[in-house]
Amino acid sequence: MEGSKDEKKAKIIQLSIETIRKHGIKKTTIEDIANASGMAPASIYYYFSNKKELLRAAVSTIMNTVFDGIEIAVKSPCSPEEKLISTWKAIFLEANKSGFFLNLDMRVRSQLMMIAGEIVDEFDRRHKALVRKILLEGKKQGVFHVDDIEMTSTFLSNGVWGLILNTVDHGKMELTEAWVDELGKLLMNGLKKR
Amino acid sequence: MEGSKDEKKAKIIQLSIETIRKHGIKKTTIEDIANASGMAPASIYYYFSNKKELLRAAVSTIMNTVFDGIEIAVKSPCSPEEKLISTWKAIFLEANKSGFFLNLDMRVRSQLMMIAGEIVDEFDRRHKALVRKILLEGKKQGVFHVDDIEMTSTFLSNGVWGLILNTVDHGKMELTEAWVDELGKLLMNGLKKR
Amino acid sequence: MEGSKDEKKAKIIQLSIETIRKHGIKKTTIEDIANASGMAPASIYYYFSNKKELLRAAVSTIMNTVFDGIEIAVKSPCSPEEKLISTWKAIFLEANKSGFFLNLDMRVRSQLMMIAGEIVDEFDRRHKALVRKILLEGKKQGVFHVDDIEMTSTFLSNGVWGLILNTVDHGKMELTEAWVDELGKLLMNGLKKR
Amino acid sequence: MEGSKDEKKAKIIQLSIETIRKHGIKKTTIEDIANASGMAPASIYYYFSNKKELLRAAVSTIMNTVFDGIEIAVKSPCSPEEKLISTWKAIFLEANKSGFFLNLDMRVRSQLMMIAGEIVDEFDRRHKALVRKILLEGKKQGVFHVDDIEMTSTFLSNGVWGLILNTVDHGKMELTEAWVDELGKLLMNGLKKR
DNA sequence: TATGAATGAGAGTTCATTCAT
DNA sequence: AATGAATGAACTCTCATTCAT
Repeated sequence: MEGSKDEKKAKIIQLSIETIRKHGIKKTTIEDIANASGMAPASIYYYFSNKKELLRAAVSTIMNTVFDGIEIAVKSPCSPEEKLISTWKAIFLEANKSGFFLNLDMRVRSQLMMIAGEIVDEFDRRHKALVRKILLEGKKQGVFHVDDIEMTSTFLSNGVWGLILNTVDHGKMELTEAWVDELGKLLMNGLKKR
Repeated sequence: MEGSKDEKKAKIIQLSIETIRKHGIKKTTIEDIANASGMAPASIYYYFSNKKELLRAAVSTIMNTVFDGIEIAVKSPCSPEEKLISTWKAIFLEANKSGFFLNLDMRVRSQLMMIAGEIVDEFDRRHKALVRKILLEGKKQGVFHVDDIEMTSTFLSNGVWGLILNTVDHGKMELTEAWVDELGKLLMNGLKKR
Repeated sequence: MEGSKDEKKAKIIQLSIETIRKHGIKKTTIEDIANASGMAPASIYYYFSNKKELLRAAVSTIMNTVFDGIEIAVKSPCSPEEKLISTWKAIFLEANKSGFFLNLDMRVRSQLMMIAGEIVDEFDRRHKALVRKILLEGKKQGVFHVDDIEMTSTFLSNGVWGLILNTVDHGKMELTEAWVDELGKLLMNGLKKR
Repeated sequence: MEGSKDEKKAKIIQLSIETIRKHGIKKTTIEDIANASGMAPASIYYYFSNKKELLRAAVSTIMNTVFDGIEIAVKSPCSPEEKLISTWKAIFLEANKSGFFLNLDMRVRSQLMMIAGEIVDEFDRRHKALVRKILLEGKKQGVFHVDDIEMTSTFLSNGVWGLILNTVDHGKMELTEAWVDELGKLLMNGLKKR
């Protein structure tokens, strides 16, 4: 009753993410997650065979949710410039919408990488591929001036990801759309032909 | 004879950093550090009163070394543009020189923040202050176009730090001066007046 | 089935006290207690969050058991003299009955005070209050000659406690009711009007 | 220079005792004692082959000092009653004079017993022998009424020792000569013929 | 004589994990 | 499907003790 096994798993994953966001991965124990789920620690093992598997599931969920948002944003019919900015906005807007990820700062992200490096890497690869596609599109249209496509797409996917998170991380700047717009302007200027 | 206590401490710090770089902070035990130092675990406590103190000393050492390099670079007589790029170069060049810090990626940096947040924050504060000064100088000279000094200096200090580390972190890009030059060009374009 | 958690806790407490009696507090390790309980050291932490808590629980148990015995003895309808002696008898008779406390000598008591001073102090305060009440009763009835109620009740509660334990402590004297009677006679003579 | 080895040993012993009085035996480390002596921990081992030997030397010193005081007091020409009270007074007066032992409460004494039980026992045996002698003297003179010499001398030596220390221990009563006089009166009454 | 430096042997504690029920 | 209870392995830290100098 009260939901299938998969639904329960999803619930545990979500609660895990919330717990991790609050206390960081290192300090999040199976007991913490169990408490949040209103279960006994041992019960978690009915759904996940060990802690690593649970955490990997959590990371995967986060990344997929975020990436879905990005893809939707990019598919809309607009200029390469707008698409690029959408990429960055989507990261946070989707995150907000899903309830995940907001405040999932550099710190947590880094910890997750140790547990689920391939998942994060896979996300980055897909993200970068999208950005590369946009850059090429902009170059073909003559709006972007790009020497080294490879390097630039790395900057604008993984790099900007780092830039945003590290800035937000320091808590000195409220995360707003306006903020992302400013960042976009700065980088767009750099990309645009003169 | 073989060196004073302080020299030994410095050696342990350096070996700690190397060990941390290899295995991450959480998995770096006093025993690991002791092994790397060719000592018994208990002996580490002769030099540092506990693990936290050792790690904080490590962070402090890293940050000071890096900042010293940055300050020297910035003091040289050159244009604001060059100074800004020097800032970023110095982070890595100095790091290389000192043997610390190369590959001290986002992952480790983030973990360290949990242990020595104030030290990292202090570093960021000083770094940002330097960048702000350079930006103002460039604005006065009419070479930079900056709307929001506060936001932009945050981008260009903490943010670029995140950008660089997160890019390097992924190990898909060799860290070279050429690389930093490219990054500089991109951002400079964004800052310059048209 | 085999008993509730609280019963198991009580069992561990009792075994701890026995272990402490044999080896002293300093030398009683969690491992010793675990061994006595037929458990792994880590399992003790399922019942008590740390060693101090376990020891405090032990002290509390001892003191409550003893005090209950004293109170019952004192409530019986008899002369102040008899009540006073009952006080001292109860300490040991109750202790014997409960299985705790026999041979819980000065040595252990003192060590416990460092860990659970307030508990022991609270016991002494209550004990002294009882004695003071008996002394006043005896004075009113004209059987006791007491100049300084405060000092005398201190002697006859905490002091006699020390006297008894320190004598027993030396192991040169078997603890018997006859022994307590003798002690009572000596002190009664001192108190009585001539 | 600056004193023979034995003088230095005596100095270390004295400083040890002071350190123990302040922090208790359990928490007094060789390092603490070394610090108090202005030496390195390793240097202590030039004078004492291990910690236990040092502590035993300390206990021995304390006990001898105290006992010397008692013997002198008892040798003075006076009544058995006065001698008995002198016994108790001497414990503290001598202790005051020597700088040792004041505040060397039940707690510390008990700890010491674990390390140097025979020394304390030897002290108690001699103390008790003295008391027994005084009791016999008083009985012969017809001033004391004693049924069981053995039991009574145990009470009045070890027991009163416990009584005094345990009362003082609680810190609720200032240790004064008047205090010891009161105690004496109470017990004397109990001993005296009616 | 004195000590800086090192260490082994343990202590308390945490936590992912197991298993009978 | 759930869990109370138990545990091994690992970790940080303490301290008496040693030894080359």
